Amino acid sequence: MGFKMKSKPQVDYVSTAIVYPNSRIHVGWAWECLGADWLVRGLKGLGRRTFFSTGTDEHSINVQKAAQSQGLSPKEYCDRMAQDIEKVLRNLHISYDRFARTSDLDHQRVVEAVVKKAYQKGDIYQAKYEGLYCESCEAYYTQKDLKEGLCPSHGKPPQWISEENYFFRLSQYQDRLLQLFQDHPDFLQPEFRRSEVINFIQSGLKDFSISRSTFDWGIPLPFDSNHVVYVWFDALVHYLTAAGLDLKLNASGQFDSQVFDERWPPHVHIIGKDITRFHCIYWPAMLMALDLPLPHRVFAHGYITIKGQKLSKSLGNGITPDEVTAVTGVDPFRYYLLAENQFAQDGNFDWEALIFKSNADLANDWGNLVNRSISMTRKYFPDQSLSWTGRVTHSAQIQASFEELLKELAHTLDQINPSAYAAACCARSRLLNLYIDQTKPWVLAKKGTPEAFKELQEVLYTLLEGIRWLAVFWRPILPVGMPDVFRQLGLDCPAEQGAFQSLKWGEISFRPNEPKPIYPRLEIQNQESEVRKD
RNA sequence: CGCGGGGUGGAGCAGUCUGGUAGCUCGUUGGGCUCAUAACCCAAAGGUCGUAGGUUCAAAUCCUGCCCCCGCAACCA
Repeated sequence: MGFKMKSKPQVDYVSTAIVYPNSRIHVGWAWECLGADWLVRGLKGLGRRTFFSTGTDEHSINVQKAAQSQGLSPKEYCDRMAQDIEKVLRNLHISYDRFARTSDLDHQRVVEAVVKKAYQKGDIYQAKYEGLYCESCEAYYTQKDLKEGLCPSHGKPPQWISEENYFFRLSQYQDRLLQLFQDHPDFLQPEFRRSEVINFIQSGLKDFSISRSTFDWGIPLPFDSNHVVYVWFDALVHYLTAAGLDLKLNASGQFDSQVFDERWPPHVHIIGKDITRFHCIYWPAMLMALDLPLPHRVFAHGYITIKGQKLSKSLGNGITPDEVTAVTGVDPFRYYLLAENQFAQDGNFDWEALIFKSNADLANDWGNLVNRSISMTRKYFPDQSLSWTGRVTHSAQIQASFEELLKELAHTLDQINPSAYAAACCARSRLLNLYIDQTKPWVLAKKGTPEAFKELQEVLYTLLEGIRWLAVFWRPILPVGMPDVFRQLGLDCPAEQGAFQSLKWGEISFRPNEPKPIYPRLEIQNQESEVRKD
């Protein structure tokens, strides 16, 4: 015994990390949210019920300071920031179900309950914490961290201070954590990060501090109101809140206590690689302490860099998603980040690459395919709707390729590999373009014989049916443009739930509407390549 | 000896775990087509897979040394 790994719950819970609301959100966090959004929409397509949470981590000293500097209370300040962040997410069509804020009331109740439980169990204890502290960094250093006795980032002498803190007995969980990684090798993905974490565990785990008494913007400890809960038992615990643990705790009959059980444990936590340690060591240990099942997976994605440099406030290259989508539109931005970059590794943001990629794959291959196919259908079949009439050409290969595509996509969703997903779809755009060239519908139309007419009908039907399937598959990445494709095809946009699996080749007739380019070609403008300075 | 990632035709990447003719997209050059968003299709040029050695019938792939770039180093995706 030691920890629980429950089998799949009924709902696939996917989370992003929650973000500090003390600055505008940048492309890197948008990437994480887009990855999660793609995954959730894809799982829905496969017929899975899903739950998707994101949110803000508000109880930080930096947030308190930022609020002060604007003459606002922390809560007021966070309300404003959270609103802005949600606006950005909505603009990107991130389909989250819960925007969890650590200042939410249900979260406060969950944190109190959880901390109390760990305390009663003896996993939380009080101790004096002493060490060399740099006030500028707000961080403790050990002797070997220091450069010639000075703080490595500020060059100031640190002070020896001691404070009373509450600690979580992480050290007690060392063996069980090692066991976890041994028994469940896919707990952490990508695989290459695993050894990093295992090494760290083996090097010896220290108990960590879970409270602060030096500031008061936070959730008070239920057994010592002089302290507020600090970072981990606040931020990480929000996953429990988002999943609905509060409803379960309040199981007075009025609440649906099933909600939490349906969602927990999570299908996957999607995080940035920098917080791998906390999600793979602290968090499982905390859940073990709370006797709760562990998440099935943690997926640590890479960083987005600009020209090879890390995004950061100090470098002033924290370009925001809104600045990009205002120029390119939402789908090209989503497509570029998800398709051009490897989610598991560091990625790049580059205006020119975005424009090239969007033009090549969305405007030329895919958008133009839709346009030319619909246009031909309207031209050659102006007065009747187009139905499936059987085979003359090699359309069976096309159909087979699309049926194969569904399997490929399911695999990429399982692997959390959005770029492979996009590549598989792209390959089918090209396949259909090639099919047009090989069958030459315009030649068939000129012949005017009954045989040619039948062949033409088959070719065009195959094209529109392929486009319909692709529009369904593209939607997790391109949620803005695909409903428009359905409109142009003369169809209602289907619900996302179960959409992949309910596709049947040849089941419908088409009467397409006037075609209009979905993704116009983007032009490069000089100023855009300049990175905006904050 | 802190930990990890990366180094593959002009650019961006896949392939490395499970050795066996070096692949994709973009770009370049030439050709084809006319339904289409000057879009689409075909062909060609272009790489001694960072480097030195080792294992093997055979190495981008396994082993060893070295060089270069980039992150992280216990609260900034």
